[in-house]
Amino acid sequence: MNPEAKVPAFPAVASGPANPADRIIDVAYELFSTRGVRDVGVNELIERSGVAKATFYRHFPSKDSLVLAFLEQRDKRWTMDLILAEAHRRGSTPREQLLAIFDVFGDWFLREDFEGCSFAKVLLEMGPAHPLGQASISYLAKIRGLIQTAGEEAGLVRPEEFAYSLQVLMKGSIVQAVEGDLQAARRAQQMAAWLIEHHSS
Amino acid sequence: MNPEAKVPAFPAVASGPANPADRIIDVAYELFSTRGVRDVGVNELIERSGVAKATFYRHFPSKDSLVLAFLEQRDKRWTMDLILAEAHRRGSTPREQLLAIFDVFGDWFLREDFEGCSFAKVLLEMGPAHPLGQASISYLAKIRGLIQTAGEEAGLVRPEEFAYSLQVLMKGSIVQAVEGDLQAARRAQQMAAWLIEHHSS
DNA sequence: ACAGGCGGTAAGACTGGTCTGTCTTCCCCC
DNA sequence: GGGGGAAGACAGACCAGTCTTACCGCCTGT
Repeated sequence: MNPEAKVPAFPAVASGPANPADRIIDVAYELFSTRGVRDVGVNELIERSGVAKATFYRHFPSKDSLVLAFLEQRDKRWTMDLILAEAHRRGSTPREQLLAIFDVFGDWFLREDFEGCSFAKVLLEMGPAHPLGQASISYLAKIRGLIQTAGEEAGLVRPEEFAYSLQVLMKGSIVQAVEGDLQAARRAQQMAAWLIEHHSS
Repeated sequence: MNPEAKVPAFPAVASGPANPADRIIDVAYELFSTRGVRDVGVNELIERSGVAKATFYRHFPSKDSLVLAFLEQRDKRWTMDLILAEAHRRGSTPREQLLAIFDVFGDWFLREDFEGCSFAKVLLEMGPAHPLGQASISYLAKIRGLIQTAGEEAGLVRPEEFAYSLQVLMKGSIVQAVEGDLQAARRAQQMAAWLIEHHSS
């Protein structure tokens, strides 16, 4: 028999969850969000999550399906838990909360692992026709819906138009930040204030 | 000998310039700008430009060097000849010319071959550390310089800050347009008008 | 209560394809 | 005759995805 019997009974590698699928998702989240989905191969994901290849393909029938799961996680962890919850925490009125988005952005831009908006990156990488581009568009539209709701709560007129315009500022500031402009959030916030002003009354 | 002697004396394929290097650049411009640099392989470029592989590598020691040449072409054909010249043509005052940028964008967004800003795409695809990302940042900075100059000619205060902010609007509207928002240019133009207003006197 | 089977997992070989980049061969034209 | 070019074989790396083997723990049926 094998003289070096496998003792572990539990993960030798990957300190995360015991559940293999969750370990894979955690690793994918880290690698995809910092380096992009095209730059990270299945083999690296497998190695980093300490999982067998067959196990990977048991849980995710293709790499694209893992990317879909990643986008879902990104929506949950980034959109909802990071940006939305934090902006909600920082502002006491709906209007303040809308502007606080750009305060949160400002902090986010300074993070070492800041690498831009995964939805926009996947969309630009795969194109709007690809299923993954379509999924990204959906999540971006979901964000726009949240903004529209916030705009309605703030009593703004034409909230849909407002949401579209605010998203222009959000995306623009993100790309600008990737380029290295650390003041991008502040500039966008100033324009957001004018935008809110013009949608008031 | 070869019974089917090569008659051509001139390109069987690729209707463009006789010069192989120029044919390669033309094909690269078309394919890179519509599908992204990562999606187009050297083999396809060679086939489409009717050029031998050795010839390709004689003129461009690596694919990256061709991408660099493409970015230079993009700056020339897109930034200078399409956007800047056209905006200049459409507006009679510096202020109008700045706003006209978004009219040109609006037309550009409607084009069938519209696929976003190559500089931003390469930057997001390769990251700001990669040489190609660096080159993209340079060209984007060059655009910002042009905007700043236009802002100065329009007599705006704090023209540099103005240029940064206007670029947020430009990038944001482009990403939004890729996502499918055909009104992105109009929304950005409205915000640009407010921005100009606040930088006046 | 226990034996056997079965499902989930690790480890990794393997396949078929694609990619960049090199090299060879032949040809044409100067 | 020599240099640029066409055509394409080739090498080496990587990629997604399949398959094999072996191990372990749990559940089930007797």
